[in-house]
Amino acid sequence: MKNQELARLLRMMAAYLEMKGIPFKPQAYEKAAYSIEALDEDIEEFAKKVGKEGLKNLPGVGESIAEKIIEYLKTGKIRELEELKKEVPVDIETLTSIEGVGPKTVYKLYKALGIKTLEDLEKACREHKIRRLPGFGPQSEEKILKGIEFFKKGGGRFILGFIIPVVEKLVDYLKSHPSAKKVVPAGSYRRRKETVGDIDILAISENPEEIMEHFVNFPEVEHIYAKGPAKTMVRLKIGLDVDLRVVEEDSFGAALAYFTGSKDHNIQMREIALKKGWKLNEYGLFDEKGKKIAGKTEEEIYEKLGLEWIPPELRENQGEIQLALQKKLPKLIEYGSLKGDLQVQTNWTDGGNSIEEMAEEAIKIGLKYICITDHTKSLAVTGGLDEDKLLKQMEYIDNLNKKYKGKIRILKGAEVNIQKDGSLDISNEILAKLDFVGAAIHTHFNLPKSAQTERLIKAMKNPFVDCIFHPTGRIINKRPPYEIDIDKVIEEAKKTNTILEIDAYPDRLDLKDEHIKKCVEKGVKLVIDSDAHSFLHYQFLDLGVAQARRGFATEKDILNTLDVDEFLKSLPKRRK
DNA sequence: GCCGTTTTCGGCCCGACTGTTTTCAGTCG
Repeated sequence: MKNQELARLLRMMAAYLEMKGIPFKPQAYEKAAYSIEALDEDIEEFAKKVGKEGLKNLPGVGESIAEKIIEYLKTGKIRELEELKKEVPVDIETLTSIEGVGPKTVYKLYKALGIKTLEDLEKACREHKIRRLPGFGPQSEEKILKGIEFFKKGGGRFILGFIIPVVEKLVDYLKSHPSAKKVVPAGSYRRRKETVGDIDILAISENPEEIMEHFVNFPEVEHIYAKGPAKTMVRLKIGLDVDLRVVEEDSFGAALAYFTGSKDHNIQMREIALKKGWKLNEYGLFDEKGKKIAGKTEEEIYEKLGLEWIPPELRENQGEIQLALQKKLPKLIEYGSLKGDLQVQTNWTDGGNSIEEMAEEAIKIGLKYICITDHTKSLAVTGGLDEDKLLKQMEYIDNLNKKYKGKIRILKGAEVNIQKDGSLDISNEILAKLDFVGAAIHTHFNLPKSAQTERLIKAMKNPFVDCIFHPTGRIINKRPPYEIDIDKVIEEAKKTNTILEIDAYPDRLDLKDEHIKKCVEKGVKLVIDSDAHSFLHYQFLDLGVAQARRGFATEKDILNTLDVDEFLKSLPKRRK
């Protein structure tokens, strides 16, 4: 699957064009990269199927980029990018992923100091060479160093949502081998952790050698670390390491449990076995005489140990074992159980698709309602809507609802900007006319903790704010959350009847699982949204469900599992 | 380079913040 790689190249194109100060084009490339990344089909097959003209239907892809896509699929390269790279041979991708470092800075540093890589950059900072350059100072140096540190900490782990397509493709590929009896990915991937370090796949096969041979011939494999009949380790082209283990059918469940982890969860499980005088390992559960009493399935192991089977998403030793012993595990929200999506951006602001396109795709995937939540005016980059435009959009949506009656309901909403002092950039009079109001922080990320917390609380106290969108503001591997007292925020959400969002976009997943758990315990209501900026992004909803499951959430905790009328009636703050 | 509830050509890319400056360039959303 070349989607990710192609998106990377297009982003590099954008960065180089930005570096040169060329206007408009960078955004165009970014947009195209965005939609290719979110495409749930292999771009290669997709291109073959629809041709160049069909490619142009992807949001952000026009004549020129369609040609470049085809060029890349044919040759593995984009000539124009190669030329740009020759001109300024820097690791633009890594360097610009440091917060505060953009293409222009990269260029300046390259010209002045010959900085090409992250190592060069770090060294130059430590040798205080950067502060001497015009336009830079001691603080910029420090900021860059901090950025590098943050980058390194997160580096090496992959964002789950972005690698799912590759892993699924690999699993399908392995399953297609005639000797494959079972193929299941384990590890943090199976637990649906927000980031994964590597992928462990378990298989049952009558012919381990053959399936291992098949595995290393997977087209995305770049390097083979080790190849044997029981365990083979490779690196994929996207940099992800994958281990495949072939295990005996009779101990598959034990191996699956063992390799799914987490480590802490496994230790607890082994202790329970130990107390009974038994032994648990990756081959099975054994009694005092060393006789195997379970191992074929996970279910029988849990059962023999006196526990309910624990869904993988919960296996973090966060209280799930005690609950399973008492047979009191919550019935987690199911995948595919969302009926609506409450954060959807459109081309009225920074989304890639029209309201109609978003609605039609939502119908296709079985959603019963979506809420249009374009940005509001103070977020100027996105062309945020002011009161007038918002009113116009409401009218427009009212008309659309006539057209789509019986198929889908489009709710009128907004992603209102919370200003520095906690006030909103849209008047209450207008907010009152919307079906659903989400408020979010997009500026002033570095207020002191108390001020930031107060700012959010003030927004929650607004009687027309139904929900706080992406409450902590983090971007995984890129930006830490802004400083807030999350416990206080959750408490205040309960007090003010404000819903908190689980933003399902892969690099947001905000709230985090641990926050969700706190909300569930306190009875704070939640919604799961895709934060779609393209109709392709609805696919991320299940990622939000996974996150909710990791937070012990049940269907009743998540309001958009309700039908639209029930949902609107249930809005905790609504005054009707 | 893309796109069309104003347009097939002319808009789009604005505003706040930061760190550096003393008027501004770069970054971010």
